[in-house]
Amino acid sequence: MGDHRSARRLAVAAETWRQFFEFFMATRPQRDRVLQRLGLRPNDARALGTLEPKVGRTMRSLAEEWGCDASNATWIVDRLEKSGLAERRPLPGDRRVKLVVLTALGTRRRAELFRGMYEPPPELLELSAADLDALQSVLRKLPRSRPPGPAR
Amino acid sequence: MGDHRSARRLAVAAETWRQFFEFFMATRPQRDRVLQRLGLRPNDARALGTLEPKVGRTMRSLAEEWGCDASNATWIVDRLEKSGLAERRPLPGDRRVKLVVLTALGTRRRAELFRGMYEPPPELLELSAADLDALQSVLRKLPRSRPPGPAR
DNA sequence: TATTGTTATACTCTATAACTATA
DNA sequence: TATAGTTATAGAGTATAACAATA
Repeated sequence: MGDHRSARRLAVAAETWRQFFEFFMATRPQRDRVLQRLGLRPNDARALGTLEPKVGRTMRSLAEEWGCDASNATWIVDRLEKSGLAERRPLPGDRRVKLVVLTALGTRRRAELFRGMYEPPPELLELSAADLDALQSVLRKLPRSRPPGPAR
Repeated sequence: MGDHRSARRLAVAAETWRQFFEFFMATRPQRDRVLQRLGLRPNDARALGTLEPKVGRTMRSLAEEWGCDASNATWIVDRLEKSGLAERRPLPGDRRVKLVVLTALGTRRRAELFRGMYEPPPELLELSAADLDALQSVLRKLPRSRPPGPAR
């Protein structure tokens, strides 16, 4: 009995997600241009998104958040240091661990990156005020994730 | 006059887009698992998304669609051929051009990929029927892009 | 002994330049 | 000459294994 409703609900959710997904894909070129303009590789962008200003992060916690190997994190942070966006600092208590923190330049780039990534695509601005409000009201009920990294 | 309404509208759009963006980011791990399960690299996934069953595509048109260099397209299609997902065929009229087409295996993998990528995240299923309908109704008014490629 | 981080190595992905073969 | 595609090469991004230093 609830069977039919359930199947129908699933179908609506599937179709809705497909539209969501495809709209996001359609806006990819806009984001690519932002990265190009800022001279950031996708990787650097993800790193800048993760590193919050003034908050030091251990290599280990970064690797975990990025879902990559620790050796990969070493390479990524090396690049960040070479381009002056972040630096490694010692942790007073434990001489094994290093804290990665944004430089002043990295903090500025991060702000620019967020501004660019959050720039609404023009199609969104063409929606009616009612549609926009409806969209926002539903989205508010969904969970979120901060960093504007590469999202395959 | 329209000034205030305009600024407010822009702010709503920006906030809405931020929520949209962050929800999509939050669902990335789910898509990563799909690729892992199918044994596909992000690259292969994009290629499978582009190649429609039975439709031959020239190397040049693929490079253009992927926004990459022709030599890169060569490498990507080489990989596809090695893993048996696609093959190159001659074009009768012009002996310079090659047509890339999905194999039977590639066609199956492509279908599995789409099924996985379009699998709605669980949070979407937890929305009320009214919210889901509202969401779909607005999304229907936005433009879309087919292929489920990597979307940074 | 266990943990933090790095180095060595190999494979994936990307672009630039030089090249082959058709047209 | 111009176009379709490839090869050679270099650099970006990733993981595995072996390692050094510290706990």
